[in-house]
Order: sequence, then structure tokens, then C-alpha cells
Amino acid sequence: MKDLEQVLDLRPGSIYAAFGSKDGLFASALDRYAETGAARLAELRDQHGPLGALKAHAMALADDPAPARACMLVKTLLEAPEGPVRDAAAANLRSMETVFASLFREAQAAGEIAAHHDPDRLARRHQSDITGLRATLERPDVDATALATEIADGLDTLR
Amino acid sequence: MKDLEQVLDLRPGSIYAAFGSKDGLFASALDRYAETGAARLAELRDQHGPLGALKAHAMALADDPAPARACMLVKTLLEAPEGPVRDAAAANLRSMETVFASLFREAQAAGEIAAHHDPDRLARRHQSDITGLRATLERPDVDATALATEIADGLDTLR
DNA sequence: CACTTTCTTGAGTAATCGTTCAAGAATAAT
DNA sequence: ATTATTCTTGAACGATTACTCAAGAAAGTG
Repeated sequence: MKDLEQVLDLRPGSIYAAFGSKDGLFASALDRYAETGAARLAELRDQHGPLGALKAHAMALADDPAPARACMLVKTLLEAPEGPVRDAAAANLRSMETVFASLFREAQAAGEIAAHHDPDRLARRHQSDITGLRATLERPDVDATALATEIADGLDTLR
Repeated sequence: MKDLEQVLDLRPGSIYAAFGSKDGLFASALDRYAETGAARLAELRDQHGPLGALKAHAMALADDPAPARACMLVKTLLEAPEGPVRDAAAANLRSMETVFASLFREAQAAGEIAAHHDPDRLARRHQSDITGLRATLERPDVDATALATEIADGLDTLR
């Protein structure tokens, strides 16, 4: 809260008038974070097609200059106490997973990956992979691009 | 600290006399956590061989009844402010990675996986996968065993 | 046994936390 | 221009935080 007050140049009262509570503010931030994430994926799909979007998305993470490389939803899931905030994080992760699933389904329809795969399973696994990648990006001693490339290349083996 | 005081039935002074500071206590806990983790992997190797240990380790995570399923080292890496504590988490993760690497090397020598793989790359990727798995375990709506099985089975495809 | 060392306690401290609210300032509507 | 509404502020609040220390209790030693 201190950091926000400083960067917004606002006193606590204003922030509480707008968001009600610290948790309310955080919940809003979570939702916005999830929204923009999904929007970026949709954009990538239009540019590169379904499978290309998944690959581009993974590669983009490695080059992301954002201070926190790990996913805000995951960080919240791991650290928030049981309650509405943590539940919201889990729910947003689930809807991200369904976005991945429909990209895999689309890729399958387009013949980019083999028909025998279950898109829901692929999505679950891919989200886990992305979560691992993004956590690993926080380590200063790991080659981010190499790891992202491995994951992106793995998607090509689903042909 | 409150929780610890309660469960240990000790007053703050005793804890500070023993560990110096909250960070000192946390650093000790981190080291112990990493030690016992490595010890468990060594035990699994003696029981199941190198590749079997990696598979058993992944599967054991899914059944772990511990309250926090995600890795303490990863949680620390993601949330601790820059400083010695976070550095210790990163260093412990690195040494876990080298344990994975030597298991892969051993598996390779035993002919359990093909010779053309780079054990260090395998280790890096596997640790990322495990990190993703363990974070995903915190989600109440995901089939933990299914995901762990997928990762364990993936190790067999390295033949 | 007395005595030294180690461990533990009770009672504190100063700083920070999330939060509130009456009153003032700025903006919009009539 | 006056009123009604929204936004912002300054100054606080009780609770919690990490931490300290002199004094007492327990354990080990000769």
C-alpha cells in the first residue's frame, strides 16, 4: 500500500474510497491481470494461428522485461491465505487453462497437431509447463530463452 | 512467528536467542528443507535406480498430504525481497538441479535413457516441470495424480 | 554441594500495518 | 452562480509486527 500511495501520489483515504479494502484492490488487480493476459493471447492467435500463438506466448515470456516474471495468479495461489482472493486466483487460472484448451482444439482442427491428443490434457500440462517456466525465470542463474525454446519446441512434437 | 511461538510453546526471546533473527530462522529452515529433500531423493535412488527415483519422486508429490504442496524454495524465490534469503533459495534450487542432473547422467550410463540427451538440459527442464507440477497441486480443481503421471511417463520417452 | 553456563521468561519497545472519517477541494449539474 | 456530487486530504485509530533485555529457572560441572 505504501508503494502504491507513493507512485499514485494519493493518500490512503482515496484508495480506500475507490477500492474498499486492500483485498478489494488486490482482487481488482488480479482480474485485470487475467484479462490483459487473455487479451494478449488472443492477439497472438490472430497473428500466428493457434499453435503459433502458444509458441510465441512461451517465447515472449523469456524476453519479458517485467520486474516480476512469475505469474501473479500463481504467486497469489501459492501465498494467499484460504479465502476469496485465493479462490479468485484459482478461478482465473482455470479460465486461462480453458483458453489454452481451445487453442489446442483449434490447432487440432487446423491439422497443426495430431488428432489423438486430448486438448484438455494438453492444456493442463502446458499450463503447468508455463508455470514452471515462469517460476524458473526468477532464477538469475538459468538460461531463460533456452528453457522457453525447449517448451515451445515441445509443442511441435505433437504433430 | 506467532504460529511458531504457539506450537513450540516458547516466548519470542527464546527463539531470537536461538536463531538471531526472523531471517536467520528462515534461512535455517530453508537449508534443512533442501537437505531433507535431497536425502529423500537419494533414498529413492537406492530403491528404484536413477530413472525410477525421478519417476517415484514425481509421483510421490501428487500423494503428499503436506499442507503446502508447492516447493518452499520456489515460494521463497518468488516472494522474498532481493537479498540473502532469496539468494539462498536460488542456490538451493541450483543444487537440487545438479542432483537431478547426476540422476539423469546415471540413468544414461545405465542405458535407461538414450545417450544423445544432455543431462544438464534434462535436469533444467525436469526441475521446471516439477516446479509447475507442485504449483499446480495447490489448485483444488486439478487432478494431481494425472498431471504427475504425465510427467513421470514423459521420462520414459527418453529411452 | 556450590557454582558456572545455558535456556527461558515477562514485560516491554518502536515501527509498521490496514483502515476510518470529518472536513476541504475539485468537478458536474441546474 | 448556486447547488449537488464526487474526489481528496490530514490526522488520526487500534492492532500487529520484529525485536530486546534484565531477571529468573534449569541443566551441567567439579
